[in-house]
Amino acid sequence: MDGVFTMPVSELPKQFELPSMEEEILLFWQKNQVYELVTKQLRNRPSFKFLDGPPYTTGAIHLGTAWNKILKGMVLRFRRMQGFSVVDTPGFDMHGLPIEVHVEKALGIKSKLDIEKEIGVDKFIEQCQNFALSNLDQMTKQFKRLGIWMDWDRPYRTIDNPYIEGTWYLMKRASERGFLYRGLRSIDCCVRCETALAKREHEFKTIEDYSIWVKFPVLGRNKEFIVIWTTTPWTLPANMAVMVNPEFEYVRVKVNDEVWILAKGLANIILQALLNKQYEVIEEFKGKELLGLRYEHPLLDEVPRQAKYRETSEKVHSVVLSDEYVTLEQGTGLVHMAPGHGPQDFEVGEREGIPIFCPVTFAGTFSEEGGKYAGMKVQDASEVILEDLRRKNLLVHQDTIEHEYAHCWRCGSPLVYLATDQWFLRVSDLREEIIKKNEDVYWIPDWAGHTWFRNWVQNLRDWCISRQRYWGAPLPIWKCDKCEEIEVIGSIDELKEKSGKVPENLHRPWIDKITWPCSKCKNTMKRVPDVLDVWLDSGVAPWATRWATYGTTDFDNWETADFVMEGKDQISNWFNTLFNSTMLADNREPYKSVYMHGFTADEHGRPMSKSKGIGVFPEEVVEKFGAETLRMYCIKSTGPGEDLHFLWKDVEDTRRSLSILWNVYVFATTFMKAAKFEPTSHRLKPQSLQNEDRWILSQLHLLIKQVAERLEKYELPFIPRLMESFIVQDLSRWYIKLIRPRTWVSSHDETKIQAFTTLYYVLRTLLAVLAPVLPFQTERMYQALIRSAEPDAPISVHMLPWPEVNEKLIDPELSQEMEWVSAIVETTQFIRQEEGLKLRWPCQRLIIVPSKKEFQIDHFSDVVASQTNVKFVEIQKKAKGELLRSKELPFATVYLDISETPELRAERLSRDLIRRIQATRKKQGLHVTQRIALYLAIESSELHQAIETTREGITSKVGALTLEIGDKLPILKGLATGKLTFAEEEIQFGFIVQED
RNA sequence: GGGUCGGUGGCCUAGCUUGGUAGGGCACUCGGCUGAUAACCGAGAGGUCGCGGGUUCGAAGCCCGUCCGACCCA
Repeated sequence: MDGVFTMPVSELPKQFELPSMEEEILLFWQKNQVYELVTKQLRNRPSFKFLDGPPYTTGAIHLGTAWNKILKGMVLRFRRMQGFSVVDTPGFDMHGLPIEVHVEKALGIKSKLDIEKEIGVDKFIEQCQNFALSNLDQMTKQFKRLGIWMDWDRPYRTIDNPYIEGTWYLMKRASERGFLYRGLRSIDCCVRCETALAKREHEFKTIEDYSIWVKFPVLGRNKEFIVIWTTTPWTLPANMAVMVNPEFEYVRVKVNDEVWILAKGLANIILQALLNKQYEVIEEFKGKELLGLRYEHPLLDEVPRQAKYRETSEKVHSVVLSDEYVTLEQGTGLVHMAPGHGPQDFEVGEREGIPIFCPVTFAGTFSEEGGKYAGMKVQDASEVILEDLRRKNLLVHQDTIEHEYAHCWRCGSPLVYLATDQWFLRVSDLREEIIKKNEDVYWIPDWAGHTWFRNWVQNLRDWCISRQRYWGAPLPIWKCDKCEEIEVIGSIDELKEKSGKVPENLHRPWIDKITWPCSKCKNTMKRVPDVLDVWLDSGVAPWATRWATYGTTDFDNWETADFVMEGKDQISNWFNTLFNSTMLADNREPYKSVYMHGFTADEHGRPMSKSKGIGVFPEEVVEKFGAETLRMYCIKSTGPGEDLHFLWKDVEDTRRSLSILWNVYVFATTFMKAAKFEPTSHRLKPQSLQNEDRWILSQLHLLIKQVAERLEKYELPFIPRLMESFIVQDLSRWYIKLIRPRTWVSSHDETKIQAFTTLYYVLRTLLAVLAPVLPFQTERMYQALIRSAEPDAPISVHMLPWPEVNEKLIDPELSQEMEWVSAIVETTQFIRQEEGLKLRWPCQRLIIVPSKKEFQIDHFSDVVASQTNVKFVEIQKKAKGELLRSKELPFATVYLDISETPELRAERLSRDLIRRIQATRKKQGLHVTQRIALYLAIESSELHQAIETTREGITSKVGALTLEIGDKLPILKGLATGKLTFAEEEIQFGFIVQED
């Protein structure tokens, strides 16, 4: 790429080798600072604000990440060409548990306690940071290799202090506007790791567990009981109510001298099959009739706290109704409910206004509130509880059961559900507003936003933003250690004002040391030691990126993004947290347009996943086929919202179509160079061009127009499809085929210059059109074709403006005509094939009988003649004559005259001969411009005669300076020879190269 | 269990909004071309448009149900 290109045009190498070519282009861009030049020239233009959804920095990028950034990069390139100053700050999501887990493994840490006691939080955080940063470097390299131009030197990173300030800004705004609150939440905990686990981190294992039936005495009744079933005895101390299904049938049965209440459908199984007891049904009724029935808590004496709860509400220790969580699949039809120990129990408890009681700590031991069981591990308490129940004669039956139970994915401990103190953002209040504002957002596909996202928002729940971990943005809430005073800090400046000091690094543990006296009671304000949900990190991107983009933490002046693009998993994640965040902060929507793409999947449509071993790495594709092929493939093969079914075969096909493009430019540069064509000395004058030239210009401008329209609607996959169709069909298969005779070196046709001028214009314009999708190839072709010929052209194809559509050049009639023409040509070739008439053999005439009124091919009858290789094309009302072969088309019937005259015979011979000689030239490795001396040996005088009549045609086509015809070939050193059989006669030929 | 999207020849897919002979690419078979050439072009065969019902003169398309796959929610 270093070479100076000289006029007129320089040739493009024939071999099409993408990976190495791309590496050269990357160096070229870097060396010449092309990205910087492009952004510089756009500096004062109107802005296009793109907001990058940050990929998580756990390791190398996968195919989905590559696809995502490729699509984004394409849009950004288009917008730059359109003259926008593009905000293209890339983002990286760098906090969170997956990185903690990785570091824990690397350091050999087994639990949360180790971090504090063995390693030290400061060391741990440093390791997390280093790991995230090194991954960031690796990912950046990968993105660059894919030809994605973003501001890689200034990415936004969620771990930087100014970014963390951005999260604080949201917390402050939300707090000021009354959206922040503290509350209980049921979370899934690993008590050994002392951490909450997300659903994805649950590992289900089949284990043997308790299976117990317990009877609760009904208040005010003698020897009457409700019977419940559970697998977790340790949750009984926290029992607050019993759920029944209002529509199920229940029974009172007499068992010995007691009355038990249970579901009718389960009574027999339990009483006879399980307990082997005689019983008598006293009464049948619907579950709803049990509503409000109060019972005595079975462990009332052991857990004194329960006695107090009993006084707070009529609903405590009573039967409540639930049609969603009571089934007859197992148990008794009466479900023990401990809102502190289960998400469903929690939900019903909240709904019914029943207190949430959780006497278990994060470490899995009973707290003081656990009464008799205080200090015991929950697992150990189970046996004690069972003993207590047995002693009180409340344990109906004890058994074991094998079932699936969630375990910690890291240490394998069974999970425990605990209601814990957490911090929330009251986004449920924003549902209506978000739905309303979302109406104006442009989504593609439409259903992504106006169905999926809408439905999601309709059920939006409050956002739990606190996490009991280390590697995250610190929760900016300080609490007095005596009174209930709370302060939310919104910025570094505010923190400095309060405490007088700010740590260099805002992360734990340093931030935890910052304290100040409580303004109410003069005790100490200490930070709530939680960190923020990572989704809040990325949710604040609209303003938190401002420091990286504009160098300011002036967060109040954030701007709505013009465009965001992510995968379908982000409906409930980033698309959502963005909207929540901007609404909480400023009651505004975060984005104007959203593109949603799917997942990467294998050929069976199954999503790729590392754990299942289904996966293709982007670098593997790049190595084999080049980034350009991957780009083209990713962009074109999948519609908006749909999954990408990755197939190596299809990638290969994509490369093939790219090689056609490459060949077009090889062709053009080869012949323009050979003809010493100088583009700058010819102007394109559409009016004086040949019809085929005007046709390709029309097709080109139609392409520009359609691409621009698709882009505006973000119908991205259609863009490369349009391009491909133009390249392969219009340009390569048709236009170049048509102009080929005009471009021959020996041709002195005055339309030759017109053909080159048109072709040059088309190829130059096409480079600009293709550049956003194919940044590498177009750059290479631009350097060869344009830069060498136009000294004043910009240094890179990516500095060209987006081509303007010239409506005057778009001629629908010409397009229609050409469609008819190509159908006629195809049909004629079909007739020839059937008749055994090679295309290179001229025929006398072609008769076309129109069947459609509008039909006409006035502009292209010469094209029909040349492409069907006939002497005359006639349009008639009826076809008359001998030896006509016909075929019908929807708009006309085509008749080919298959007779042979002596003149045609001579021509056919010469065409066959020319072809043979050309093939031999090729085999000898002759360049197009090299001339030869040609010798023929012909025995038949008839053929000799025939050759003489076409002498000139032969010599000019094969580049022969001389032609001698005799009985035998001369004996010459270096004579290349060959032979041809025509009409059972043999002709020999030979030639030697003539030096200039 | 609920919601949404997709299900078109062996494979990848267009068409579906606005119903009217199902289009392309790959692979396959046959043929051609040969100054883009380890490329290219043409033709052929191959489709119950997941399945069932309905609306209609007419359904790949619209409506209802159902099966399969994906995603989200529970």
